[in-house]
Amino acid sequence: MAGSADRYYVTTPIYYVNDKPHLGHAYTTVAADVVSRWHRMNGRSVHFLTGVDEHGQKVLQAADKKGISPQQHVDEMVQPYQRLWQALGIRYDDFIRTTEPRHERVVQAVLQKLKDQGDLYEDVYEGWYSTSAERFWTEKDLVDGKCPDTGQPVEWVRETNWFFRMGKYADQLRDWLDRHPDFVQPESRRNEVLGYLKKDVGDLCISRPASRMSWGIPFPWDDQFVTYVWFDALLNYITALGYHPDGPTSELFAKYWPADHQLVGKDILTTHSVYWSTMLFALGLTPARCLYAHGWWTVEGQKMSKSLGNVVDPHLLIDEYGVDTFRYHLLREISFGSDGDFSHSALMARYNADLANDLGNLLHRAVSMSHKWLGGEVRALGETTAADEALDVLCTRAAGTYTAELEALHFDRAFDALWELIGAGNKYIDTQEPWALNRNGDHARLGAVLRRCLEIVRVAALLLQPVMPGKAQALLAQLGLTGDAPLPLHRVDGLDGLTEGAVLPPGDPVFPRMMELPARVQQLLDGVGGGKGTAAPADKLDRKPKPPPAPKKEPPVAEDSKDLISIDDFAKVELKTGRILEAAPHPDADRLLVFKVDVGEETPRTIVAGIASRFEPETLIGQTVIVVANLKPAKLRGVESQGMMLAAGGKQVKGLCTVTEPVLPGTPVR
RNA sequence: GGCUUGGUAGCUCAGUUGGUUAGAGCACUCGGUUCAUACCCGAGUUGUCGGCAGUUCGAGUCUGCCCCAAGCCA
Repeated sequence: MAGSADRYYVTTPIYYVNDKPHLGHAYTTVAADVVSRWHRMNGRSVHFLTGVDEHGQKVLQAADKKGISPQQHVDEMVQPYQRLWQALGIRYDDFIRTTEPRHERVVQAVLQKLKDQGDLYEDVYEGWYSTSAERFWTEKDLVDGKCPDTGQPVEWVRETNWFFRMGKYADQLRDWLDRHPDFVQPESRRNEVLGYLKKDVGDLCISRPASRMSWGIPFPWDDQFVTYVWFDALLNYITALGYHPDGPTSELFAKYWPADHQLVGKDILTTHSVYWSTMLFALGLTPARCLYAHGWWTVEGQKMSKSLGNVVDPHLLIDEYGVDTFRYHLLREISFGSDGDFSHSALMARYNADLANDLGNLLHRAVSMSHKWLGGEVRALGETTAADEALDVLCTRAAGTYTAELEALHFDRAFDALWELIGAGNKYIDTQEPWALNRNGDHARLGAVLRRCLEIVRVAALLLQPVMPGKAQALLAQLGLTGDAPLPLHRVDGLDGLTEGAVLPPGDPVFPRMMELPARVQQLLDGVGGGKGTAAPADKLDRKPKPPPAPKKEPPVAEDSKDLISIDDFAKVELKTGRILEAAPHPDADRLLVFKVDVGEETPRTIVAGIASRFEPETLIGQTVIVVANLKPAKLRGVESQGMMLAAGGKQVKGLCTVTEPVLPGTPVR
């Protein structure tokens, strides 16, 4: 662990309260929970902060839509987060909401301080403002002088705002990164930040006129302005500790800042590495010891998106697999920092292999033999053989590696190390042949062998407590070790922690083998992809159980009517055939081609299509294609596209949609 | 378009400062064991290490170019 040995401060981002919590939120928060439980268990003072970001445009809009105040709205929206953290067993020390007075007050004090020391200045911004989209556009963005998003008129607005002299601190940040190679992790993300800093770092606009966006923290010296959400939100990491720029240093702040780990998704790396760090410099503070950017999850091979309807509800996973299995899988499946894929069949395969077959079964077979031959009692270790000694050595090494990797947030490697020990335990049974010892009546050695197997499970359970608190406790209970609080880790690396003569309570397997996916999950998978096989095959990793379970597939649940469209909806789309007259590469984009297409109108249309990766432009001239004729024109890299061409494939274009018989350009398609 | 990171067994990935027959887990095949949750243990199969060229006694590992994917920036 970086930093002092007896304290540990970890933060998650504060999640935007307007979004529903999903797999990604759960991931970051579980990681923070595991590492903070770990340090707490090792006797360190730990502070684990999470929370929600409650200001900003979208919150205001959503509240208006519901006809309630923004505060009422966020009071409702925060609940799903708190419920999920409850369900996931998240033991945070503090949960901050940016509408709390303890936060708002300090944000205002910070603004005042920065202004007083000359780090804020007023400047005028002029540009095309779209009231409908509530944002500025540049001249280039506009389509026919109107808002490219909404098609509504825009107005020339001249607006005063406050700016933070971020650029002033850029050199200090470059220097910091230089001297702290581990500040941003993984390394590839650090390179990204370095790349960003190679260019000029501009100043940051940190205000919004209250007239146009009122849901924010008012500027202390001018309530015509509210604070830009990012500036407000980032400060939570210190306001929650009781930081105040003028007041006496709070105990928590003195103790815990700088944070040891600030976990962020890779999408908000720049805001944290650049905005946040320079803000801290301006306040005379130092950044966290480590800013760790983790990756994104796809789901069954597809990007998680609301429109695909494949956003995974963590509650489903908790309900169907159990919270501990879910927590374990999140951290086991991909290395922290990389992107990865969430798939139910992978979860099941992982569960069966690691938890049921290796760990759970190791305990169960040792306990069974103990009951069968030794009266269910823990026996003496006896004299140490060479095989025993090798096991001791391995145990020490595994615990050491596990510790180091987990503290570095390399969860997958930590598990690798531990499972080496578990594997060795299973092999130990094989080579020591306890059944033979029993036959030969060598009960002393039999007891010693089984004892060591139980000890291995004890070590594994102790080490896994932060990851799977409930299951770890269940494992320990089967070893006759009980207690509500996590057991301390001292002497974890020794295979001699059990008490001779202790009784092993009888019990069922802690990780029963999963024979098939839960019915609810199977239904979900059958539904997604609409039977077209677009979802990643669910059987990708299925290790077919030898006696195949009767495959009783439930009929698909009734489709949610929202997902179906009426014939009238379809009729809104005007499809026509078009003949490609010209085709050329886009002047300013590798992936785009620019076409002139005759769709039976007086002049051919310009259509931009993202198919350059699949087709040479010349080869398409003369082709008859299907054109969406009533699509709102859009500028793609500066070229206006008056419609779109249909093509097969997703992100990767596979083929162009055409017709089998010659037809005239402009023929309707339906 | 600029920059960054990847492209290694069917799948997911590891491969330290270039050095002997390229690894792990899962999957697959065969064998063993029988305490156990049809599990465990062992053995084995599969790789032009993205492509081409170069440096070197020797390159997955270094250099150049190219192809592909992802990301950051504009």
